[in-house]
Amino acid sequence: MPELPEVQTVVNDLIRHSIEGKKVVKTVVFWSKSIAEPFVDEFIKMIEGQIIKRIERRGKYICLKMSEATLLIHLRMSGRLILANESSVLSHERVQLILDDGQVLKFIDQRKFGRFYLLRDPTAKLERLGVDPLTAEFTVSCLDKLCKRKKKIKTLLLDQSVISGLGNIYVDEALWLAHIHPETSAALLTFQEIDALHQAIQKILQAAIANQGTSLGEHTSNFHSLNGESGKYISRLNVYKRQGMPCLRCKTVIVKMTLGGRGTHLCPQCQVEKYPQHIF
DNA sequence: AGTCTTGTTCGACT
DNA sequence: CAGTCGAACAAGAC
Repeated sequence: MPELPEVQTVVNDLIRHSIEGKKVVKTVVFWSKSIAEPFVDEFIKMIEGQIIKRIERRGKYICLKMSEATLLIHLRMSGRLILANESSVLSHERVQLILDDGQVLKFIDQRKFGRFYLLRDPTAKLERLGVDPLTAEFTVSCLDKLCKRKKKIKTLLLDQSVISGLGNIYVDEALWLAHIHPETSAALLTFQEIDALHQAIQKILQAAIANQGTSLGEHTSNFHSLNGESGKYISRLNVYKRQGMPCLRCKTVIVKMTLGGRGTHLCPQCQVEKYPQHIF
């Protein structure tokens, strides 16, 4: 499922294929729920004729700034973008934007959870996102301030209104690297642990982007970049989907548990939970 | 054939 | 308000 590194990979690919400056000449919507805002007929009317001015990432959103509106795309679980030369319809294809140079930007989404938002002013939507962990704003003291609450650290890191871009894979990886148990209350972390976590988050995200993200399988519903390539970070995963296998630091068997309804992987030896003192 | 899994958002409950 | 829990979304694996 696309998280920050996968979304950044798609954005980098879109820029590399220079779709900036291209005009949307026609739009076809095959699954109307893929268009979250506005209503489909209004969406089609509004987007046709618009020129793609700039492409960037905001949290897990792909953000296409157009002449008179901004198109936000959230890939959710199985969404993919493909740039093709013709408009014949692929399986699970939900939306296609035909550009003035003949290229077709296709939205493929087996699970149908991905969403397009075409907004005259995206500010309100983007303001709801927390700090981006790859910006200069995300300092150790910034993370320290965000941790001043009782929520479990994993739940906090997954909350997009607190930090935007992390998902299940990279949170498990960062907590393992920082030797922190996912159920630790954020407020109980020492400054040293927060510093380690801050470094772990940045290191892992940068390494994942350098490897074009993580693809958990070769099926089309797994992440692929624009040209269909799989992400190569899977070989670098230390805990995610490694339950039953030895910890790469201490050989203890990695376990999988459920936390906040999410599959959570950890090393029970390296990541020890801290309890409030009153329990003892 | 029903149950579980998967990630995110949102509403409900404590 | 803060935190947790479950539903809903959709399809595939088992």
